[in-house]
Amino acid sequence: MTSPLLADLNPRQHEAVTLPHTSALVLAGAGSGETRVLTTRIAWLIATGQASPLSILAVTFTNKAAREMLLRLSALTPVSVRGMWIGTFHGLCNRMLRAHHRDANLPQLFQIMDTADQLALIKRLYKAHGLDAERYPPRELAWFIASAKEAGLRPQAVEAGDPFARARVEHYALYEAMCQREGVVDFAELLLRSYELLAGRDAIREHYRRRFSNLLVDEFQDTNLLQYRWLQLLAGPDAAVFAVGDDDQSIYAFRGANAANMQHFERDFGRPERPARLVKLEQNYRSHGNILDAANALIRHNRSRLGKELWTSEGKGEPIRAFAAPTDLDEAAFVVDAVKGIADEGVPLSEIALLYRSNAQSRVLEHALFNAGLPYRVWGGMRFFERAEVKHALGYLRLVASPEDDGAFLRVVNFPPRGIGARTLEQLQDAARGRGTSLWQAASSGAVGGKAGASLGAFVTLIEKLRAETASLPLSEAVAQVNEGSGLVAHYRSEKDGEDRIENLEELVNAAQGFVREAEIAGDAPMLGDRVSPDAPVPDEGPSEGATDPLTAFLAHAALEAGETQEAEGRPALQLMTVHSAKGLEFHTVFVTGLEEGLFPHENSLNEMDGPEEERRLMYVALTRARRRLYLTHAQSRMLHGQTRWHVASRFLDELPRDLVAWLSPARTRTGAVEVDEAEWGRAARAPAKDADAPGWRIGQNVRHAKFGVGVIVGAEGRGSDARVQVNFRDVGVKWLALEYAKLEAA
DNA sequence: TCATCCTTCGTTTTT
DNA sequence: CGAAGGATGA
Repeated sequence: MTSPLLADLNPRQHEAVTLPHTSALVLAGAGSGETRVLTTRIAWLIATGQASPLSILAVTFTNKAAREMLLRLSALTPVSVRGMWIGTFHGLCNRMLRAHHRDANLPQLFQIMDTADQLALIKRLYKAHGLDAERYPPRELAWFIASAKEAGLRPQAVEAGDPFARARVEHYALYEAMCQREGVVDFAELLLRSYELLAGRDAIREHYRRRFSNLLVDEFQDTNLLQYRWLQLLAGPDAAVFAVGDDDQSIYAFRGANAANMQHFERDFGRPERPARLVKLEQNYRSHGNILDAANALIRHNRSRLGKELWTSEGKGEPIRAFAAPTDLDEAAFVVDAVKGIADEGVPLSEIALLYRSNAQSRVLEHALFNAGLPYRVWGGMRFFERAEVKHALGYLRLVASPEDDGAFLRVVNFPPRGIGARTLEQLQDAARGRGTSLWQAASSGAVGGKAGASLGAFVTLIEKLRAETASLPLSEAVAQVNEGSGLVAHYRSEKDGEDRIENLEELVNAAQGFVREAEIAGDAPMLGDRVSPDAPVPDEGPSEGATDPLTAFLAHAALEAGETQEAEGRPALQLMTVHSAKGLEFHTVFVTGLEEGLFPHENSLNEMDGPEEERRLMYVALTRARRRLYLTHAQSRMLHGQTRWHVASRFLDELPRDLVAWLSPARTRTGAVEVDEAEWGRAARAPAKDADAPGWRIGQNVRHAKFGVGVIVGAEGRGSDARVQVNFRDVGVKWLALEYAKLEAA
């Protein structure tokens, strides 16, 4: 049987797509068509009648990936995607919890907190209980709670030996109680609650196991322990789990991702009668040979790998270009020049990416681009649903939907200002605490008297009015009504630069409209909850399941999908982003900048478990973003935290085969240091080394030591036989050396 | 209640 | 160096 679905698949892709009903791990290299294989697998299962759309659950990490999958799938199959569960882990868990909110012990209209909401809640918690925010920074507690939840641990299960740990566990318990009282959940809670629901309710677990005989997972190397266990619970004995991932692209260990999940896949998802299969996709359709050869050579330096080698049927292409700049400013100037040249060749600016390890590095690049008049777009930063005015509008909507939500109450009770100050709120919070109620209840029952009480009463009346007015309106009109009725629009109109904010409020109305439209097209958008039937242990499944409450669904959507950082502008622009956010993207030309020891690999990672290997994977991701042309640059000195720092070239440059790399800057020594003459040394050399008057040596110079290896002189003191220099060695860090004894040589 | 000063701190980030 | 958040004063 030759289905048009399978045309153009290479043998390995074909094998993966047409595997029999058994669990399989697809080890998919960068640019090997992983998304295509995943979606084609689904389409093939349906086209051949092996699976009903209802039996499909496909899970991704980002909304973008989920949308992409949905889009491709609707192009591949005539069957409607409605009925399939396709979405992010969080989106699917949300959906499940809405359907079983009683069993999950959640209010029907529970609200989802984003990171900022969560932090605000912790701060309120600290205030309410008089906890020490100095000793237990709120951010740290948030991190602690998320880690515990990702390990599947409730407070009583967390081991706490010392008093400090015990205190944090106590705070965790208080946090939980507060969330429960207010009817809010954080991101990790969505997963943990859903996990516990499946673990604790046999009927529900069996229901979903019967239904989902085909589980498909994208970016499997990014799953954390809880997500892995969630999948295990969901996968019944007859289920086939199709997991696609690349251990070499695991770059999110710092937030709990556990690439070792790939190593356990066979053991945990294989069945005696149907052992798990392994398919490797190694043919790359993105990059030219030299780029792949470099990436392969680099990643071979990692020890813990499943093992994989990318190849292409295309030619070798151009050599990789490398450049050593004296300073970060020179590096930026070089990039600007090169970009101009590439643009002159006809490459669109939007096909050129500038990558860096940390966000702070974008500043210098932006500055140079701005001065050169080159349009650019920086990824990362403030996202749409995180903007203050949007959060305020969402706060009103949340309060309308769920009055117990103290976080929402506090956000909007005095915005726009209506004379409800800190003192009043303190009284109100005391009253609410005393009665064990929400702020909303305390306010509406007149717990605070006098003028302040009257202001609160007016606020309560306002919210009730909004609730009544919006109850029967379509979602987008309800949002518009809240924008106006809350006084937000009027407030921003009177503000000097409030136009942008009003525009964003209008954009929120559009977002609501778009959300509803999408939900209608999909028949049942992933974010819209299933019909809730509290009496039946398991709600009906099927195309008829629909949205019960568009407002709550929209609020969940706003929390789960923060939206674009910056709308793409009309004219094409250079793309600036961290290597992390470049994952999954590709460009004609890629610049990887700041390739310096301490920056990339980042100094903080060197002491971490698996840190250096994760940094190398990050570099691997960076290299494999390029289709045709790849530039690698580093600067010998760079402004960091307000002072000039000297760095040796990154070890990753040394790990690339020499014959693949063409150095555009002066000759490079075997060790990776760069020899430049005084004229080219530029700014760095002109800055006089104040106390580095030891003859023959100067700050910034590359040196080699018989035992410590290569490094850069970063400081000096004394003279004559006392002269000492401070050297930052690539491998062993900063050391002071007496020039009289140390056998230093120029490198 | 807001504005301004001052301290602190500095990887990566999606949901 | 520069952003962000807390504290302080008008």
